Amino acid sequence: MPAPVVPMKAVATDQLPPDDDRWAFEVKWDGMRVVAEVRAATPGGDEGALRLWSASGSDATDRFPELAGLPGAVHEAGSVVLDGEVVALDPTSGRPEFGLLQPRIQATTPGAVQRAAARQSVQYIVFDVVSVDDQPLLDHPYRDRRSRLEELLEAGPNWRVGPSQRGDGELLLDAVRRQGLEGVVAKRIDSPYVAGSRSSAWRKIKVRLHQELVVGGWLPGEGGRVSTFGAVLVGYRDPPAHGAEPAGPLRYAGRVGTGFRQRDLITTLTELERRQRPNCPFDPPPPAPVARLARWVDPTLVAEVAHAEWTRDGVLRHPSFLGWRTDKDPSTIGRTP
DNA sequence: TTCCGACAGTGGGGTCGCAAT
DNA sequence: ATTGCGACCCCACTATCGGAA
Repeated sequence: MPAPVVPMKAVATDQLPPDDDRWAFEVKWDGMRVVAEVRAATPGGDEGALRLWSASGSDATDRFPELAGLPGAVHEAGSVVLDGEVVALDPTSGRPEFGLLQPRIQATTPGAVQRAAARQSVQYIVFDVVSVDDQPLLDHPYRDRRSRLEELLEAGPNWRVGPSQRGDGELLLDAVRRQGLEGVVAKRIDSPYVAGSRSSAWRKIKVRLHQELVVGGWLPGEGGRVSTFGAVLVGYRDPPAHGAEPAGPLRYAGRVGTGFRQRDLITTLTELERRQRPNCPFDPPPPAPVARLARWVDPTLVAEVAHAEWTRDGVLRHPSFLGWRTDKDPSTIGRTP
């Protein structure tokens, strides 16, 4: 059975739209996009029905047993199609953390889902309704779909309608930044739901961190990049154990393979080859699968890298190359955030 | 003409599950 | 028992092309 709708997506941008009344602002939740097809429960005893879909159209119903009560929370409609994000909240910080959701997404057996669900429950943050009683609402403006959504879905222990505010995007972005959330999504309040499309009527503004890092090695490229390189291996200096020595051990911080333009690839390869050395400069060395393929270089090149956050394993998430910092002393590059 | 949206193709971290070792 | 690998999730970014503005 196919998914009832392919989710609409937002274009990425680094600037908020003008803060006028034509835009609504929502938190960008760091989780898994899920479309819910719900047949409402009735007082007469019909318990309703629920089917969940991933953004790529695969059936995810069995992965999130805590949403089984959703049909009982839909009122004034016999059936609805909802759009939202499933998130896993870190119990200590209260923030959504994608890593906590992963075991659930990856599980393929009922037993694995059960074990993952026992350790970590999920929340479904609903932000749109695209169909009611088999009548598509795609052509209705965002504003109308939202008010419809708020009428028909009652919050439950594991689901709720995500907040949306008219205007004041700057305020929301500040709050999101302070709380360590992923970003903000701006939506034109008069825009239709264009299924499957990445429309500029929806814009995501993600919080990106900047970090200077030292290059200690690189990996060969594939496909169109076999003749240059795939990624550079980056790291930072830990503070020295004692005293004021400038450079402690070089800690591995991940691979950076995107953000390079064609001409960067060629000039960078030259710089890497010039710094070639036989042994690994990282202490400890990167994980085996990386180290096995790596070519090592003297750690003297400093890159500026954008990323979303540091993972639990101390490496960069969603890293991208911004440029070279020839003005920086590589022995002073530490981890900033 | 310029710009936008869709695709393809490269790259990232992480987890699960199965096959090979 | 360990390791390697692909399949999925999330994604960033560059380059290209055709059609809309």
